[in-house]
Amino acid sequence: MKQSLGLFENITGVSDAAKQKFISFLEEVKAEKGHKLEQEGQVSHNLYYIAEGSARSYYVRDNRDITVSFSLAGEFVTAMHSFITRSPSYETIETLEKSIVYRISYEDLQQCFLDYPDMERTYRIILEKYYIALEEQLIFSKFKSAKDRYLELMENKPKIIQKASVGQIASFLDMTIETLSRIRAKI
Amino acid sequence: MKQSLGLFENITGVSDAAKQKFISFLEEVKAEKGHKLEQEGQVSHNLYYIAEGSARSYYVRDNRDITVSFSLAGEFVTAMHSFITRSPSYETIETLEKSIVYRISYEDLQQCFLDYPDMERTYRIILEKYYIALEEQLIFSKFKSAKDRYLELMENKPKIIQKASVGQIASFLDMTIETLSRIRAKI
DNA sequence: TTGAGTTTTTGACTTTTATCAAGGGTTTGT
DNA sequence: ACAAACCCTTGATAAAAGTCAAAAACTCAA
Repeated sequence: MKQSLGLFENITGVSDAAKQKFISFLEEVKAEKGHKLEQEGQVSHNLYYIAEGSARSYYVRDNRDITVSFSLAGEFVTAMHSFITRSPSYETIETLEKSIVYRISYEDLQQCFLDYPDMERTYRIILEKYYIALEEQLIFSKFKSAKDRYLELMENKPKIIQKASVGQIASFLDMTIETLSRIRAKI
Repeated sequence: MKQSLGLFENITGVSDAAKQKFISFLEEVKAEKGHKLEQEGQVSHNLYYIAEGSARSYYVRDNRDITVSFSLAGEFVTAMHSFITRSPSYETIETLEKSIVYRISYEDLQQCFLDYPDMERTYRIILEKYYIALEEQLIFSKFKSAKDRYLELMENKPKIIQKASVGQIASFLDMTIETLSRIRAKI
């Protein structure tokens, strides 16, 4: 049920007309575990809202798969660089488990912005929140040891520890699988 | 001269009326080297545009001063977390050299957004660019050695190498002063 | 259920970077 | 010009994390 997805639950300042328009553009995607929402090499055409489940963004470098971010239910995700610049993505986004996501295309989103400035404002405010979250992640990575980075993840996104593999978590935390395994052994 | 600051040079899609309004809010600040634009512990009230010179954002942790970012002429800078959330800043922003910056207050910027949706769109687009730049920085930091991180900085922001001290650069690149010194010795 | 394939853990060793300490330059104020 | 303070470099050593290799544990399909 599109209406019940909870997307606008914590969002104020958007007119009902704008909400309706936005929701009318949404397309539901039911994805099995490991389903690729966006693929490396292709332009990312959609912004996703995760209603249920979780996802992982990663790219491949020197045959190694490196996790850039994990996204949980209630969050938005896309291959930002590609989505914004309309150029091929260097990252792939896949579900970590059976998930329900809603997507809106780039064009439809822009249309919403043209029709409803209040929708553009909301998008802007969400983007600001994502920006400072990213900034915090960068600052955090600067002065924490491998162990502290793992403890922080356990604290903030414990669900990830359950859903993702050691390799996926290790690359996200910027350490080897072995190091992560040893850290876990000591806790 | 406010009109000649080049702020809107590469920006299209903003009406002249919006530009005029924005410019009318700008306040010029001529700062000597080391002048603090924003202070840790206080709410960051302004968004800055660097017309001439450069700046550094940093915070203090365990008595060490850790550089978060360097900003050059033509770029915007603020203590984003504080500016957005209206809570005290954990970072300080200071000029790296004699600089000319223009600032607009949070309130005036919001007023611009209310009056001119095209201005809000432009802000949103700039924010998106800053977001992907930050994302790239995070990805980059994930898989590069200390030496590669330094070479990358030399490539992308050579001016920083001249203007900032070894300590400031080292903390930005997430390594000790000694490691950076040894890297420089070998190039 | 079994066994092939995969993922995770463990061990020995190496590399990278941090830490501590000392020395050499620069800058700055008197 | 001189000394104090600061900044940068260099060296010795230590700690953290990476690499390589093999064993153990788990997964899943025949």
